[in-house]
Amino acid sequence: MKRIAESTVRRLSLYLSFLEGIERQGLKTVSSDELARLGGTTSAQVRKDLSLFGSFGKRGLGYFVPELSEKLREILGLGKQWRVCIIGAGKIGAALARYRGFAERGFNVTAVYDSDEAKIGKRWETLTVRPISELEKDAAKQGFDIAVVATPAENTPAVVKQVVRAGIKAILNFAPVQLSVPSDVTVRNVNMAMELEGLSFALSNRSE
Amino acid sequence: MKRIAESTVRRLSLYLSFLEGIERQGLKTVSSDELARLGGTTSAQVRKDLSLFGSFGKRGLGYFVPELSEKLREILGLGKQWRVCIIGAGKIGAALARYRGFAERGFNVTAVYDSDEAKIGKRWETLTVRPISELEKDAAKQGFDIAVVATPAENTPAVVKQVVRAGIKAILNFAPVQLSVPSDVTVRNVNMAMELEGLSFALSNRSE
DNA sequence: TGGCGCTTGTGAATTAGTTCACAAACTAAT
DNA sequence: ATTAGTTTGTGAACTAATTCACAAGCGCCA
Ligand SMILES: NC(=O)c1ccc[n+]([C@@H]2O[C@H](COP(=O)([O-])OP(=O)(O)OC[C@H]3O[C@@H](n4cnc5c(N)ncnc54)[C@H](O)[C@@H]3O)[C@@H](O)[C@H]2O)c1
Ligand SMILES: NC(=O)c1ccc[n+]([C@@H]2O[C@H](COP(=O)([O-])OP(=O)(O)OC[C@H]3O[C@@H](n4cnc5c(N)ncnc54)[C@H](O)[C@@H]3O)[C@@H](O)[C@H]2O)c1
Repeated sequence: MKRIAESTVRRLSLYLSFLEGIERQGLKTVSSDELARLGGTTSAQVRKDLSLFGSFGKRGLGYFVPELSEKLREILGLGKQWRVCIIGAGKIGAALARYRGFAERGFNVTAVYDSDEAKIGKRWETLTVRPISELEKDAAKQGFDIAVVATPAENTPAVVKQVVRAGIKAILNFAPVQLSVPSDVTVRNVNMAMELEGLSFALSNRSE
Repeated sequence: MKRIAESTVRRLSLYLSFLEGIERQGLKTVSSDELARLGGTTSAQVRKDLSLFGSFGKRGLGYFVPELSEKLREILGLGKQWRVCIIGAGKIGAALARYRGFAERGFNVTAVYDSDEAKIGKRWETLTVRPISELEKDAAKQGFDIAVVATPAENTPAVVKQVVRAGIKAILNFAPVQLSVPSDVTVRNVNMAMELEGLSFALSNRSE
């Protein structure tokens, strides 16, 4: 299959969230034009994105909402349940671990790790904070699909080494550092400082 | 000035963070090649990005680290202090309000708002949670440059209307909804579910 | 001063991503 | 059955972003 751009995958995610809203409204079909309007793009873009994976629409009608939702979930790999561990039981880690929205989409937080003796052993709803030193052993036993890394920037490269050694192939990183990982490991960064700087840039350069 | 792509601005942010690390190491100059290596891009990309704003380097030598840092801070609008308010005193709002990293870069959280009576009036370190109904009045008095929106998805469109009415021109949105705002308001979205779906896609489509 | 080694800045070339535009396929109405 | 009205799927055209490639500038040293 040909390479799919990250921007395409982001839009597919977006379309799926729109479809879920449309389904709740009880509509049976939707046109590429309507999805484009919701997503701030063009109908040609929507059709191109979908056509990378097949022909899901009916000419003259549009797309059947439940059918297209299902296809998108399949494409995005959301059919299955993913096992997620959170590394770093701090402020961000706590917010993420307690967030209901992830499990709804099949991302199940099944463990939380920290290096701080004061935090290890603490109960977080159904989870207990575990020592990071056990990560590799636990991963071998129960297997994690995704690691969410929410540790201080300076410790994060070392943490990520452990994550990689534990055989985890996908990382969502919240620390403001650039990670270097083997090519079979996928990283996505959430860098809020960078987003704020983008806003700062926009505010500083308006109307020029 | 010509339009600058968002991807360029993201890279400028990244370069700046590298420069700060390099400065701490005590190095005086850096080449585009070194910055490219750190950022996982090419030296031509680095030079193109910078050349959009001027000629900051010295041939044969590279860039003077403190000088380039300063230039980047200027370009990104980081010379000044920005006033930031957080809307939604929930899990994410709490993590953000207590995060030290923002003030270090000139983003000062000066107020937190919520609609929940139980939360209004609570003290958060130096801040007191204020009723969202006061947002417009407060904004007129003290002025906010940036609003961080961390409210439940269903309430977020209404919240954003209030933010826009309060005259705030930049929004960092954590709710998984697409916002519609006037064209003079800049929005950046942080959508963690979408990032996880990107990882899910990568895990599901490896080696094809 | 001249030559060498290095690195920038930037047009040109290339590659990637988006939009156009239209034939083909479908529905509904008569 | 025919026609009018939609909307898809997709090459072709276009636009944006990245990479190439090299002249020109600079430091250093003999
Ligand atoms: N809090 C925010 O709003 C916010 C915003 C943007 C970015 N971030 C980034 O997210 C990361 C976490 O931020 P935070 O505010 O939650 O910090 P925090 O200090 O509240 O939490 C960090 C946690 O990581 C743990 N830790 C440290 N080293 C570890 C190791 N080697 N192995 C396992 N655990 C370890 C600490 O014990 C602590 O519990 C940081 O990199 C920060 O820059 C946070
Ligand atoms: N917690 C997470 O890790 C996480 C992760 C990804 C996305 N999000 C998103 O971030 C947003 C906030 O999530 P959270 O977990 O912090 O939720 P939360 O329920 O902990 O907090 C939301 C807060 O917003 C307040 N609120 C509701 N309506 C409001 C209004 N009209 N005006 C002002 N305040 C209002 C609530 O009183 C509450 O305090 C949600 O949209 C959620 O989907 C959260």
